[in-house]
Amino acid sequence: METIAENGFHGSPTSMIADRAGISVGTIYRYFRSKEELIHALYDELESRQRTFILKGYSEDLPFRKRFFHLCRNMYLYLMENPLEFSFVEQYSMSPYGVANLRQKLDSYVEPFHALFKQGIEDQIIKELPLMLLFDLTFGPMINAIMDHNSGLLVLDNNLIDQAIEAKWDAVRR
Amino acid sequence: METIAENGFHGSPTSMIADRAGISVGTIYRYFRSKEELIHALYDELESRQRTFILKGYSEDLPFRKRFFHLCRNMYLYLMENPLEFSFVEQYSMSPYGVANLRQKLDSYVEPFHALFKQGIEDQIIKELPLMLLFDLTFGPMINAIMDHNSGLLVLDNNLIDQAIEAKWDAVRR
DNA sequence: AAAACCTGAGTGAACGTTCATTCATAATCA
DNA sequence: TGATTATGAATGAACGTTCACTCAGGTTTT
Repeated sequence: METIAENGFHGSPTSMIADRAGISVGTIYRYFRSKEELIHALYDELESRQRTFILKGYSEDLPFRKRFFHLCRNMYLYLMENPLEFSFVEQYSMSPYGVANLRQKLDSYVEPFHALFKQGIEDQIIKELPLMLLFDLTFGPMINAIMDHNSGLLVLDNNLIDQAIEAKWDAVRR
Repeated sequence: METIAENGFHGSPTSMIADRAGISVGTIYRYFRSKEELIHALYDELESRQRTFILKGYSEDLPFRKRFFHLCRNMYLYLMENPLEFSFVEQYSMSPYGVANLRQKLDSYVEPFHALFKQGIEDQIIKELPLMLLFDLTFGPMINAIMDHNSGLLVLDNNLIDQAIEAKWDAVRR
């Protein structure tokens, strides 16, 4: 993950990955059929970790707005504390590797948001828009903001994160 | 552009690029010092085209909200009508190529938005947030929505585009 | 208990392929 | 005819993958 996050898929020869992991190239091929399979496996692993973290302390019983804030905040925290994971996952989902896996996205870490928005529309709290668009309104700014943060174009502190979530809330709420 | 948009940087050997362009490999090196230089030059060219298109029919004299909608709508139209350009530019800005060029972004096609937001904050129409965050709130959803559209996960018609812009407007306005 | 044997993870040099780049040659232009 | 431009086979570096080999640990045999 570190190698790929820093150098990209094609700046990360298996030899470099093996070096960084303190093993030899051959060993990779004892555990993975190919470099591609290694990358997919890594992604699945990271996505699962991410999902677990985001749901920490989350309950469907909380008031609606609180739930939205909770999920968003956890997501910000996780992605900001794990910039290498963020970088890897971003690269993955933009690459040919990830595009094939695209639909998985829906059934994975976005899923809690899925349920939330669906109920929100029924309760007339959330704008009546396609779920996909609601995701885009939520995750789009988040991803961009964290990228800006990681490249030093923006300093995200807790206060600013809350303001960002507030703005996203204004975007999706009725 | 077509080759790279469809196959990615590393799925696009110079031989393939030359074939598609109807020239021979060697000719590339008469006009560009390296493949990398070719890619940078292509990006600069596309960004310039994009900027020109977005400013079509735009005037600083229009009412504030109209200006925001105008820029956003033009951007949606342009990116949706030129999916290959979109794909190329997205790949570029996520890659090591683009990350070096990052700061250029600020001085280029985002610039009209820059002026708009700055004035909007002064006039107390727009939330008092860092400009970068306002960009993220605007472009983040746009980019994601168009990606979803291009991969068939969302159908963006004129009506939905307007609703999306409306939502973004809710996010940035006071 | 000692000796012989087996197992399979780990290794890294070697292989075949792919790619960006070069350059001697050919074609075209002015 | 001389200058400019185009060509694509040749080159060498880099890469993913393979595989013959090693050896620590466990199992069986004596």
